[in-house]
Amino acid sequence: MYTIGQVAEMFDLPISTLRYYDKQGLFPQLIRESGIRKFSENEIEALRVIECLKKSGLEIKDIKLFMDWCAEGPATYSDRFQLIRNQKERVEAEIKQLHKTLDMLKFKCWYYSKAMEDGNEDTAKASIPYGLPEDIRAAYDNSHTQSSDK
Amino acid sequence: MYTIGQVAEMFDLPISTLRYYDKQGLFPQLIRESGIRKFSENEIEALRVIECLKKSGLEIKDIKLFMDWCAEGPATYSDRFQLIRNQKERVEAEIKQLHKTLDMLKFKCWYYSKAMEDGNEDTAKASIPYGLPEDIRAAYDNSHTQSSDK
DNA sequence: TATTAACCTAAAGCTAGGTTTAGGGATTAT
DNA sequence: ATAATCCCTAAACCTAGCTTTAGGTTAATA
Repeated sequence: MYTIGQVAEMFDLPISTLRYYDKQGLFPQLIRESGIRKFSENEIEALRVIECLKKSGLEIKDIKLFMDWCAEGPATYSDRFQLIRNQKERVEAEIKQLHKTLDMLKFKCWYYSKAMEDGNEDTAKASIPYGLPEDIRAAYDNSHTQSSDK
Repeated sequence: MYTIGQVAEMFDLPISTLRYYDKQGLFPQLIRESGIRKFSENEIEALRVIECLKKSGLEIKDIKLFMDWCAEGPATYSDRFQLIRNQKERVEAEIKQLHKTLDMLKFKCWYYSKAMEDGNEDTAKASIPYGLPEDIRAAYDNSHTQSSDK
């Protein structure tokens, strides 16, 4: 059993955040002794799940839903499964999106180092396709090559 | 040259958002004709950059900084380069983080399909290491195996 | 005995990133 | 000429996710 202060330290979270989570219903099984919160292994695991679901982009009110399901027992396994699977897919999509963002940033990185080298953006501007995936390149192709190409 | 409505449609953004961006100073080169905004190729490219930097986690006020640098010419190439490189690193770190989140979700996915199969979490709870990376597993190891192991 | 530390609550406050509202002007279609 | 459709502004409003404030209880220490 841990006090709120101990848990705050374990997870490197402000105490106020833990109280806020509790108020939002994220610890439906939390027990109090004369008003004071007692965090058991159950809440510690809950917090790990909370952090994971938060990173996956789930809102607090939906995390509460999940935690309520956890408190309800085996009848909710399939709800919990589906929620987790949805978040899994969401994260997979997010990773794909971030890879595109990364490609763009890599291109701009190259672009500005070229511009620094040259003292201007002329050559850089002319060399769009460097390492960019098709769909991003497509946007560039028709914005920068109005003269030669069509 | 495009009107705000055309740009909104091109980028699938509400007009109000474009006006908000303008108000925050994200289009320092934007020209108006008798009060009406005229978006040129320059602003279109700016918007592509804005969307990219937003996805990379940059705040509006820092995006404004970048756009101001763009309007200032070659003297700011190295500032721009450094900002982009920082965001690139940030996105790389974010992708790594999301992979960890994904591993956790995959584990929970497996966990709940096992629980559904069994009608309880007993076997699932006992089989922690399934596909989890070391650092996440470590947290589980000492929370679930107090009895057997130490 | 007094003070320090760690807990508690309710409620107000804050930030980012928009969105909505209320009111107005200019151009085009009927 | 009148009605619809764009455009404009300023300012109020909204949401999520906390954080801060103000005031109070309990328990161990000096």
